[in-house]
Amino acid sequence: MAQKPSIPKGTRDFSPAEVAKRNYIFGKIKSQFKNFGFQPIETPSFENSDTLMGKYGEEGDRLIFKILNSGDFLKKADEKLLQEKDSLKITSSISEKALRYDLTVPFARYVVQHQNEIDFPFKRYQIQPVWRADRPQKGRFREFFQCDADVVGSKSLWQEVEFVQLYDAVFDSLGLKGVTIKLNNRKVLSGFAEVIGEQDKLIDFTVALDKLDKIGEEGVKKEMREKGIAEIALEKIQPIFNLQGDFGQKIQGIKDILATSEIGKAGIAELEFIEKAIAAIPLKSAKLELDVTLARGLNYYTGAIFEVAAPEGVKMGSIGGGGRYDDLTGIFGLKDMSGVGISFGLDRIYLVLEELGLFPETVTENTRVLFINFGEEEALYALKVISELRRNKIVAELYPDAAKMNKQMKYADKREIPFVVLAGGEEMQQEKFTLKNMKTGEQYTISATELMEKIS
RNA sequence: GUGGUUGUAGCUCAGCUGGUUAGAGCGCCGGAUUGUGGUUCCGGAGGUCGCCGGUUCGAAACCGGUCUUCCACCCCA
Repeated sequence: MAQKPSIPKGTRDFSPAEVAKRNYIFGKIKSQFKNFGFQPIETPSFENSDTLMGKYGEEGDRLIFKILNSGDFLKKADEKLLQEKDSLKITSSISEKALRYDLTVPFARYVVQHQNEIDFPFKRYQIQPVWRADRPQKGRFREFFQCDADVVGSKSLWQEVEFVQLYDAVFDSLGLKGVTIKLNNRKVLSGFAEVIGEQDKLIDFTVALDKLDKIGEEGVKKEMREKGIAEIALEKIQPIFNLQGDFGQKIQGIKDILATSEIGKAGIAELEFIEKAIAAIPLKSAKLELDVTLARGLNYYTGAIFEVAAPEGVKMGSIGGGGRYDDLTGIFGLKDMSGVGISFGLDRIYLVLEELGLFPETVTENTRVLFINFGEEEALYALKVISELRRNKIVAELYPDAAKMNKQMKYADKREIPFVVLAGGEEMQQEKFTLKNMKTGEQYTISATELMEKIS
């Protein structure tokens, strides 16, 4: 056998069954997006490098796939950097395009570029693949789909409320009950940093805090100390390690800590607004939870931060995330354009639905009826009815070769086609068809009209 | 990017401290059954053991490199 071909690390092929299941999820998400009034846009797979570089932090730049310039790219490369073999610096002189890393930054670019054609507030959704040069793990790929819904041009907190409802609506329609929508607010995190006098270490502080559920209280404190956060500061924020109870009780717990912080109090007010609205219009099956350790997400979040966790017992990273960013388009020169949005991780949702057996059986059903091929005349006889069936939206097909019956039947069985029609010389004379139900084994010889009724 | 792990038939895997022609189950193909699949029985095909190099009289096994898989870190959907 020749050397088997392969695909790059972290990419996947999808079989017909997998595509059917993925389309099922896409369909549910898309239909809720539309239901909430979002409109679709699409952007190119690759952008100019300077649109993407520097927008995701140092770590992000490393994970962006760069596209080599076409032609003799070494000729135009910086001679000195080439000599020095400085990969980091040479990149910009041999690559000026890169694959998109997420959908949010390209969206910001889109908004700025088309600002005069857009009616604000602009609600858009976008379902496209993104690429990251990450090391693959379970539920982590180098090519994967994001399903984003964002609103730009409104600071209203009702948007946040709607996004919580949107998450709930999507997961409910997928039959995925018991997901937890975790909510936090950047202003609360800033408040913590302010109260302990470590504003300049906000990022280090939040990154460490975010790991609470993973490395525990002591682990977090250890990391904070390593980052130079004072012992007395740790004492001050001690209560956030002991928060318990429901949303309201947790809010009470942080109110005391943030009493002296204006920004912290603003954050609390936002959280309370959202909670109150959701309490008034209950969610169908998701839980809304305050999680002050939630700091995930990109540096540009300024208000609400969302993350969705799979139901308890399912080992999977977050299946969605999002937040408010007051100045995303600022980096492209458009000021005062607040945005808020959420993202669904299609590939991870797929894995969760698969694990819990939540895909409806009908998702993968393809052909409804297969006609056995007995020869030229019989095939023509069959094809006439097949055309009629297709006009009635019944998926029907003829086995292409007059192969042995055994082979044709096996084929139908393997593909789990529920009905088979046998029409040979005898049936042709009577202008009838023998219909076999593959599940029960029953079969009848009936007319074309009856056939249509039986299998529709 | 750092550390670890995995790779043997189409699939899931066995293969002892290195020892002749590398096995199983499932699947595939053919037959029993030329108008009846899913069960059964009989027969058959299919592998330069991920790839490259090294050690050895001898390598699927040991060593190095590389690619791939999964895991932890980093980060994240």
